[in-house]
Amino acid sequence: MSKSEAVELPLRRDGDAVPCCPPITAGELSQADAERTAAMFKALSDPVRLRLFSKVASHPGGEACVCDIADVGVSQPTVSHHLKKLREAGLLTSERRGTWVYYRVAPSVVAAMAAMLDLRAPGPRA
Amino acid sequence: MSKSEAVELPLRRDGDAVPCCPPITAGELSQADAERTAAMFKALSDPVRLRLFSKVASHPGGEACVCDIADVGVSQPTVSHHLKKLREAGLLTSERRGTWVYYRVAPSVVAAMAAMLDLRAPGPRA
DNA sequence: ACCTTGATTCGACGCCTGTCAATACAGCGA
DNA sequence: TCGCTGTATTGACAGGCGTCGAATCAAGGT
Repeated sequence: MSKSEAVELPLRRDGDAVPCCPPITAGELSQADAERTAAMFKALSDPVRLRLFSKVASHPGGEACVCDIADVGVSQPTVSHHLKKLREAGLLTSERRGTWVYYRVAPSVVAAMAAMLDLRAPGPRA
Repeated sequence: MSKSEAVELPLRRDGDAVPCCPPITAGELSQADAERTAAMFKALSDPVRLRLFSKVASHPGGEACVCDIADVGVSQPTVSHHLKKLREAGLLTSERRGTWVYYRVAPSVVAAMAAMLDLRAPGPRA
């Protein structure tokens, strides 16, 4: 490979003066911010990807084998393609364990979206 | 016109057993739910649209004239095209007042996304 | 009436994306 | 070693999307 394999996550850790996802409703976004944020939305803008992401996110243990989530109405290669996109967008991570490959939601992803939507509820915001 | 002009908003009012956007991280999405939710993300998956939306959302008074937000680096027809998409996605509403057209964020949009991301209960997962 | 300015629509172009069948790759078991 | 199952990649196709220039519509001012 040499292609982009997992971009910088659109959010920092937490409690940081993040350069990425300033609240969408609380100020104008810069060009760069808009591109990063849009990329995140884009990854979730396909029904198949959304279902895959949802299945992983809601799977007990926080991770799911491809074989567990592949039933979304499209061919196996297409599933693999979408999972790759989600990986490249920084939303999912994958790990091969023996025969199967397991996916899990990348840390801080949901928190990133929360921050971007200006919902300060989640964090221990002091 | 006769085309689709503003779809059903992806969320209900609030505190409703909504048919649309069940928390993305708390269960698998149905085909229909995934399509609706994906459509909302899709509308925001373009940097230009994101900036336009952001500009409207952050504008004092909650509304903005096209002339105020049109400076996003693309031609004016393209701006209009993107605003139309945001309108059709149910994210923005428009109103002509004299010479200018004013846009504002459709009610409950951000709240819809919040609900969908299952924020509100970050720590206490139980 | 006319012209000027703001905004939308039209038509066309190139790029990007979702999809599949076919193929390749990775582990495991016999 | 061979074959089998699970996953990823390749190559190709149709359709969708973002963009623009030009034309059109809408209000106001002169």
